[in-house]
Amino acid sequence: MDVVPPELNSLLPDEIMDTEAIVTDDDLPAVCPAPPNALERQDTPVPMETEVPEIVTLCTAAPSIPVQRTQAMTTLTSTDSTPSSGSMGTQLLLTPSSSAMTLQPSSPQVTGSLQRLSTSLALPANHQLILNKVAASPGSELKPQLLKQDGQKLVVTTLGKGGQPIVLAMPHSAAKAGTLLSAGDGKGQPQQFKVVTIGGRTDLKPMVGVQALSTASQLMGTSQTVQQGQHPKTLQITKKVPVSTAAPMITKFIITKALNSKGLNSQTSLSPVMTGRVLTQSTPLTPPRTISVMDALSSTQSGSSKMAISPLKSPSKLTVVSVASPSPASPQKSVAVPLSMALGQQILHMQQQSTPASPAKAGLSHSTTQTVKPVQTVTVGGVGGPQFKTIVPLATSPNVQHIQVPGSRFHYVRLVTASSGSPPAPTGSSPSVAASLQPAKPMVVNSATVRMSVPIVSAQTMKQVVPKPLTSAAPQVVTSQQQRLIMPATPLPQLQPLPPGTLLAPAPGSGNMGYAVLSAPYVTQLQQSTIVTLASSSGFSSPTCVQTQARLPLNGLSASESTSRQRKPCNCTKSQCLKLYCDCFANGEFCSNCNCTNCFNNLEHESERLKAIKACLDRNPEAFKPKIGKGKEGESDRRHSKGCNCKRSGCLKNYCECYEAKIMCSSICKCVGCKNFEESPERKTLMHLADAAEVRVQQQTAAKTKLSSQISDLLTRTTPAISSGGGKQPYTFVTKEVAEATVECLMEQAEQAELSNQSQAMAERVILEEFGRCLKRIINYAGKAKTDCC
DNA sequence: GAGTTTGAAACT
DNA sequence: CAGTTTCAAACTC
Repeated sequence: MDVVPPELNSLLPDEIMDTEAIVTDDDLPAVCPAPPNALERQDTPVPMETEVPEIVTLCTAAPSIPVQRTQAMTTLTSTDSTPSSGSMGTQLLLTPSSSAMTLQPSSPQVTGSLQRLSTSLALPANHQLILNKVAASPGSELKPQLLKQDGQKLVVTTLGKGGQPIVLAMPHSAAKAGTLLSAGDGKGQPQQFKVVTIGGRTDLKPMVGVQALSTASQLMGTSQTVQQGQHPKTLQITKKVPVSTAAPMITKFIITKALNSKGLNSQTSLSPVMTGRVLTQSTPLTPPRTISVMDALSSTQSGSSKMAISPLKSPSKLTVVSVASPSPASPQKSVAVPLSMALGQQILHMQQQSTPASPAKAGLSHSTTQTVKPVQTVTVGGVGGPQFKTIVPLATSPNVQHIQVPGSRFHYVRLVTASSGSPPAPTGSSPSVAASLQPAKPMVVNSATVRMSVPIVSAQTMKQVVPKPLTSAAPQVVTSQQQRLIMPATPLPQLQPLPPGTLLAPAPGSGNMGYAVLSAPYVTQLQQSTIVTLASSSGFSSPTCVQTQARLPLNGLSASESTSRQRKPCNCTKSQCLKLYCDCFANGEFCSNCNCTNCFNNLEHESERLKAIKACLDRNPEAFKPKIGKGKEGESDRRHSKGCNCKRSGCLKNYCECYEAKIMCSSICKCVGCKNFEESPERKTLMHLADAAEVRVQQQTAAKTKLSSQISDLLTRTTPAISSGGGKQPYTFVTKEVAEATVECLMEQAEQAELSNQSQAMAERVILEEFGRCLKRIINYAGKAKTDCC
């Protein structure tokens, strides 16, 4: 199974993580394996500055089940060594350090997905609690309805100094959506549940909520809440399993929490570990507390799960990482939900090495009996654009090395010899996962050898990006060619000099963080390569996971909007596409399929491009940040960061950036004669016209599609006559049905012409044209049928 | 498609 | 910081 180290969440620098959805430095990283499909269903628009629920979510998400509370669903899946239908094993390990003790739930009744829960609890001295879900016997039946109502609690044990009991509560929703374990208040939020509370004082408010969304029989969710002292941590784990298309999956993850007895860090890190990998985060002063959760799902369940971990430091910030691993052979992917304003860039997300200065020191350890597939972790995102994290399996070509130097605060990424012929990352048995790993379109790998050693942002400077669910129907590991890898490239003395050929550029908007922008070919390379994460200070190798990237909102557009909307090709002629005049460049993208002349916004002119980027940043450090962001406190709507300066357009034409972004002008705009405000009659009129036009277009499209299909269907049904009649003339194909369909087409054209107030002559013309098209179709089909017959 | 208008970006 | 120029997109014909 794959593991995303908690540190990953904090890798992004502030420049690109300027969002509420970002986890603070000492916040726990989160790994969310998520099937692309699960992300697709993210209908919730993501504001530029994401408002993220203060929860940590580890979940397996079924595509059909919407995630309500979290911005993104993270699917966490793993494979079981003995995956068999009907057998389910869920193991939750809370391991402070060493020993563990077994805890049997007071109530044998568990949700269907969580049939039996045997808990092993480490001795309090060790701060280790193991909640082990024993695999159900083959003959056992799932009983999703076992948990009756809200607040049904399962007292597990007491742990920690306070000796507080660990409560496993099954919320009401668990009976339907899946298994929920909530700690403390069983009447928690319907969709956010606190699952396990370990130790801590009774007066502590549970900061971790676990949400499990799953179907009664197929979905399972496990959440854990770990509280200790005055630094409770909340972990929300939501797991959703695809109902039908899901492949056999067993999810196992181990979360190691570093105890912070000193209170140095109020933030407790929970690191999900899949399939036996244990991620440990601990402070130098205290032994780490490890929480491992192993979920064995029935073989009928598809293996994808999401896991979102939200550091509690900032309630408004959420860290979500997706990890999916349906099967051992299947690649694991997760979708990081875009939090802020990424520009469709991709960021290599390196494992962060904990430092003494960092309150939470994380370590990685293997604790699994299952084969863990190494993966490369790629965080996709960028300043001013969609941000997402992609973790690519390491299984195959080791083109990318994820290097972490012990004692170093930085992470390195080395890209080595990406061969053009290197096969893509192996896909798993799970269709959904495999599909998600498939690039949207074949990507050509740059045959040139690329070597790169890039320092990654230090632990303190990194923040977590909230993954955003994919909205596009086609999940993509690497989306458009416009996307880049942004790699923190803060120069450090101990860093290896970048070899010649290394194409690193400060990501637009990265500012001093020193992000490197990698072009799409790099993404491809990374996708097909592996990242080897060396041990952190603890010496453990980092777990890896596969993630699919999600399209992030672009300039305030929702993911769906940004996904559906193709970037317009630029037409630059004089700027060489190296100035902000060029939309491609301004969005931090390479020109592709553009109409520009003398374009330097490409790999061939990387040096010039880097200079241009630097120049832009010199002029305006926020040049590459999204212009459309969230307004001030209390202003729910998006607004232009700088405001427009329109003089003559009345801010009702696309010249106006506010109007173009479909937002109203704000107080910071310096426009003259602005009509782009809420009560503006002109604006309302325009909006109505635009809406009407859009509706009309949709209707026309739908009507044409329907009629065309009808005609085709009718023509198809006449085929037998063709075969029997031999050399029939085209008119013989004009059956009654065909004639009726043709008439419908003509009538539709007439209606459209009438709706659009076209003149009679024009209406007649379009009708005749349609008639001609219908006849042509009939003739063509007749000819084709004749040929086929012969 | 050519020409004009517009406003952001770049420049001074 | 303000004024001017440059630029490319939006718009009009």
